[in-house]
Amino acid sequence: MNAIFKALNDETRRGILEMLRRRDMTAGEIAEAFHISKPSISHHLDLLKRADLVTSEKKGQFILYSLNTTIVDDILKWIITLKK
Amino acid sequence: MNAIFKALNDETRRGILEMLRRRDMTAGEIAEAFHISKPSISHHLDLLKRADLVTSEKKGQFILYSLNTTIVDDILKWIITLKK
DNA sequence: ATAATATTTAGATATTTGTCTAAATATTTA
DNA sequence: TAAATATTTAGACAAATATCTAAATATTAT
Repeated sequence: MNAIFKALNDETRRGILEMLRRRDMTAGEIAEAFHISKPSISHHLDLLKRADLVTSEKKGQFILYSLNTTIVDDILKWIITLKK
Repeated sequence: MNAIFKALNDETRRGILEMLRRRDMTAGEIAEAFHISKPSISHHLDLLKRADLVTSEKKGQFILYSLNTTIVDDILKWIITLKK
């Protein structure tokens, strides 16, 4: 849970998740959407991956990132416990 | 949304929310549950309050803290958009 | 009024974090 | 094989954060 909330505690990373919700994207495509250097985006993607919020798959010279909805369910579960 | 995820990005603060889910508690009672100084707990409570995740009410010389479930709903909504 | 209790505010410090540039790695194309 | 493209790794640095102790504020009890 720690890695998940750490990953969510950043506007850029939440933006990345919202984009990946629509379609899988390469690291480069994601970087273009933000006014931040590619190494910084790479770092954000690394944090999201460590939290298991995204997965990555090598496609030739590109790396395709996807949202991992399984983990999203785990967050939902935790939040819902607060309501019970 | 920023203040909310910032507030949730800490084990101690999440623990506080889980306790307040069961019953309202004074700052002192909350502090006793953690091996952290009272000023530190006070700081955590302040962050939770800024995120509107808890409310506080003065009861004599005590301050009673409560969970604000309205905001919990807002988090839920954001998480759920990731699944759509 | 004074002392005791509950909590916060102030100020300091070590750690974590987000960002950058430069360099390294991996893949594709000419 | 050499050049171009995509991405990450490494190293540096400023800003944010969690924690502490000491002091301040507010309330209750003697």
